[in-house]
Amino acid sequence: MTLPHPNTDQISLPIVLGVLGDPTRLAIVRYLASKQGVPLNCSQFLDLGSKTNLSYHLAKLREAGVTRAEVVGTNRMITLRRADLDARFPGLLDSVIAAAGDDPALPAVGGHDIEIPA
Amino acid sequence: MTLPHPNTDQISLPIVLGVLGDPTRLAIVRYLASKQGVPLNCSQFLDLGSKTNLSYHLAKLREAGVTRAEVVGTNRMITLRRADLDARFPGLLDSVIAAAGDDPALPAVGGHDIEIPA
DNA sequence: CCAATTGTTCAATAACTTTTGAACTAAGGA
DNA sequence: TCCTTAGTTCAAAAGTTATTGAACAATTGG
Repeated sequence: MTLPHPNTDQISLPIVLGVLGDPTRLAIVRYLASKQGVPLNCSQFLDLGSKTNLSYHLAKLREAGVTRAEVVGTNRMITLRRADLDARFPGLLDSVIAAAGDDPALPAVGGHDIEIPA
Repeated sequence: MTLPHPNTDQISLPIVLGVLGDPTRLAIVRYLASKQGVPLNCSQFLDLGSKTNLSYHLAKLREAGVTRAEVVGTNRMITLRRADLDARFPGLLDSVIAAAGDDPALPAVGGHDIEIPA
């Protein structure tokens, strides 16, 4: 059971920008970036909205090609598609993350350290 | 009569990204960038939409802090706020322009039309 | 098997965005 | 003054996106 993701060459600039133009999704991306590639599951973003709402925003990010979601048991392990985005739009993700990094207007994720079964 | 613009420190990352997440506005920004700072008036974008519609999109860009519009007679001379955006979000505008520069899916101004093989 | 956990899907609604035409203002020239 | 040019504003229609709760699946552990 794998989820649909666009190929690198199918990632569209206006769609990526539109998807990142939402404070909740930008906060998700910032938090993923702060975790340096460690995969996170949905529940770790619950500070940013309801479970249903996060499912919606995470699907938008995945369908735009910004994140990758891998099914592991009952979890979806989510990572940023850093290399793919950098190949497609060099420097874009880095500058967005840097700009989001010190933006106090964005919602923040509190630290949840939950162990994911293997 | 001057038009309202946000100060550099009032420019918001999600608003800028949201505004750029529209093919017409991205095409406007790309065309402004290709003109290397030479101010353009509204009518020069008529390939991208009706006069009314361009007025709407250009207002969005101006209110987000992406462009500056200066009133000169009956014209609004429009420029990219390159320095302001670079001060606020280093590298962001450059990477967006570079990515938009070779995107055949974006609408084009002037004779930059896309060739579709038969 | 049963129950808990994780997350999705659906339908409804609320909120926002885009596009349009008609009417308008303001400046400049004949 | 009258006409043209440049662009705005308004209101309506159409389209899109965000948010919610209830119901649903899939997996895992007891």
